[in-house]
Amino acid sequence: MGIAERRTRQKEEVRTSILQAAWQLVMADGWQSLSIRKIADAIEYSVPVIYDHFENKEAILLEFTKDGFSLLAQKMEETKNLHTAPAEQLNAIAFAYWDFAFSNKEYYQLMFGLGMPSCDLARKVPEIGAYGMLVQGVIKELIAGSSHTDANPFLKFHTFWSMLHGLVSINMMGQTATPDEMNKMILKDAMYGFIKALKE
Amino acid sequence: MGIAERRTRQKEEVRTSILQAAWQLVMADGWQSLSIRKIADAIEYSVPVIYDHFENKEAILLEFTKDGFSLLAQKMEETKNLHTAPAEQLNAIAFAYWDFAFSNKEYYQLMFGLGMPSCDLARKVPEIGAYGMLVQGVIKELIAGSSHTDANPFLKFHTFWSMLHGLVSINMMGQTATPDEMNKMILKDAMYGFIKALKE
DNA sequence: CTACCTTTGCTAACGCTGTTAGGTAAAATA
DNA sequence: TATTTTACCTAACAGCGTTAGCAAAGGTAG
Repeated sequence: MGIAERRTRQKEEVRTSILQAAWQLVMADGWQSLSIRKIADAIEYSVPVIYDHFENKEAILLEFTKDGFSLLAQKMEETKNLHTAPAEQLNAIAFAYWDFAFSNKEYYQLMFGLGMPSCDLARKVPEIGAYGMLVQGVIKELIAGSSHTDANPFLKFHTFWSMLHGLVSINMMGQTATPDEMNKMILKDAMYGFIKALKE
Repeated sequence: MGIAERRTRQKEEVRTSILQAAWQLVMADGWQSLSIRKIADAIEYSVPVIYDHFENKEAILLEFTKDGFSLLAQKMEETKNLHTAPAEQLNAIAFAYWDFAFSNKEYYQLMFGLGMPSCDLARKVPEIGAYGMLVQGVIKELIAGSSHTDANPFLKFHTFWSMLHGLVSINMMGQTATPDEMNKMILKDAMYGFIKALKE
């Protein structure tokens, strides 16, 4: 009585083909333009069939999000095992993280909900410049009064901004994951280290 | 012949009312649920009128993005002027940035294209845990071998992750703004400072 | 072999989205 | 007063996620 088995197997095949087709579409046109109808078209089934395998569109995206984090964890693991000293491991992990993000842009954008970049935001929004110049001014002063006056203020500014934006956006998506007080401590900790390194 | 003046004034009024209505809708239901039809309904005009004032929906959002960056720059300026020492200025700016982001969540999400967090991602995607544990393990080792064994590894991990994610996402949206080599230098710089602070 | 039931998959629709073509009526100009 | 410009609307197009309802096929039982 392998009938039931064959049926579940066939069902699994359709499910897989949905995910494959979806991924192909995402790679081709970005996940913002992914639609249920396009997937249905690609797998040569009608639209409602997809809802027999996934509750809704979000469930399909969630599947890829999970895959993304799995892949990231795997890369991190591999990278760690290439070194022995913790300091080297951590450094290598940082670069591997960077590589992962840009080698798997679609994954990364899905994982962290990065939407509508509309490409060149910087040119369309010159107001960014004002904020950037201001902070860089402060950093320049700080460098001037330190022992290593050769530090690049533009570079330091981007580090500064990245830390801040990273903290904020991870906090915004995580929401209830970590309490607010904890995150203020992280901010404090990060700033203490950054400014100390700049001053001395 | 103030007719032309009155007309441009009236046109300006409609434009303003579009932006006001849009902002009200964004504050009420988030900018993801903002629609041209809802705006038209709110200002008591038909839909095509909106296209006489804005090329498309994105142009309306871009307007708010600009406002957001202006407001941010203003806050930064004010904060800076409250202090004299650069180190204190920079520290205050960091906290003001944080405050800005969470006091103006809608602005911040618009400015940095943070879409669809679907609230509790952490619970829906347990795969995040694997990656987190791995990196925390490395950090723990690093702390154990340092002079300040009282450092909080969870806290340090979040700082680490924030720096990385910030770097990546600002780079992804900026795109052509800064060359890739420069950004790798920023990454290197940030990691050097972070790991040094952990080690010693 | 026939009758029944379950599963599978479809068509067609609902209500929403951004965007635009085309027409009408009012206002300004000659 | 006649003409042209402007303001504004209705209605549609093409797309979206999602679902109700039906037809046909597959498997089961008498």
